[in-house]
Amino acid sequence: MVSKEQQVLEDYITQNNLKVTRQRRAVLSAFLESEDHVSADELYKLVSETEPKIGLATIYRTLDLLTQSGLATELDFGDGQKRYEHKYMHSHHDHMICTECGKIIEFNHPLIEQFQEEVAQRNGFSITSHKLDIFGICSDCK
Amino acid sequence: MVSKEQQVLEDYITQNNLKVTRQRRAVLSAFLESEDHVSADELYKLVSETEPKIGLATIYRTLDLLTQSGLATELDFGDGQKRYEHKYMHSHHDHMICTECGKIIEFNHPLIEQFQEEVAQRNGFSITSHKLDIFGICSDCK
DNA sequence: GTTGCTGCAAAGTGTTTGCACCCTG
DNA sequence: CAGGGTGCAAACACTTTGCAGCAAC
Repeated sequence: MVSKEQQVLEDYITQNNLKVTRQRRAVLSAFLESEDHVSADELYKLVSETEPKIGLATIYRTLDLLTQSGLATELDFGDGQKRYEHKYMHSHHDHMICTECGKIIEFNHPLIEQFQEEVAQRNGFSITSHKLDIFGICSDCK
Repeated sequence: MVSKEQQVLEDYITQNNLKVTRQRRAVLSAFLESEDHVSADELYKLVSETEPKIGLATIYRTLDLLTQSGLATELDFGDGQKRYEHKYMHSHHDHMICTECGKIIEFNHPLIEQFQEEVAQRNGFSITSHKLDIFGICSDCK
């Protein structure tokens, strides 16, 4: 059985004269099964379970590939490491990060988006992307 | 002449049994004269003009001091280095970053803030801080 | 069989830390 | 003159790169 995501990745690979390898499949499948917002290191540990000889460098290289093919998005919550989010079939949203337990709540508020567009226009600015991170304490940690 | 900011820093230093040094004054004054959103390295180059023997480590240590004393805020635009913003007498705002020329426009939209609070409450989340960065192309770069 | 991919180790980046000497209070 | 501060170099954490052998097409 071939997932849609696997198809997306292999299409991207084929179109760019790259190669489908065991390692790339392993990274993709671990990525899809992982909690969202994995770090390279977390993913490395996951993939190592099925692919013990894999190197961290391959994880980074494959994460770049996933990002380029549109399956992942790079995130940076300012904690010194990049995190990667499932992008395919996952619509835009922002993040609320609990500074106690690290939990991440995703949300989207159309009016916030709309007012951003308004502010941008007022400044003659064309938005290509944005990120809104809210830091605080979640209900479990109060 | 002693600026308000210098007073704030020296008060903080005194209250914590630390010491006022030539280097700390130099870093503060370069920080105040710098463009907002300086990186440690940029500040290092600036301070080096008047204090040629200063080390990068002192810049970092002093930037921590400025942050703790409430004169600076740490920022991270996800480009791999921290930036520091003038905080004293500078009210909350968000950033619009031109990905062509690097220009940063600051803005504030009360309704965006208000809707953030609303979303947070709906999720039982208490906000301690937030950051909204909008990336795009500014009017000069179109 | 060509060309891209992998694992490994080394190099890079931005930041932090240990230490002997120096200076402020 | 005690205790914190400094410059320097080494250590750090995360990420990227060079390379020789390997595997996909």
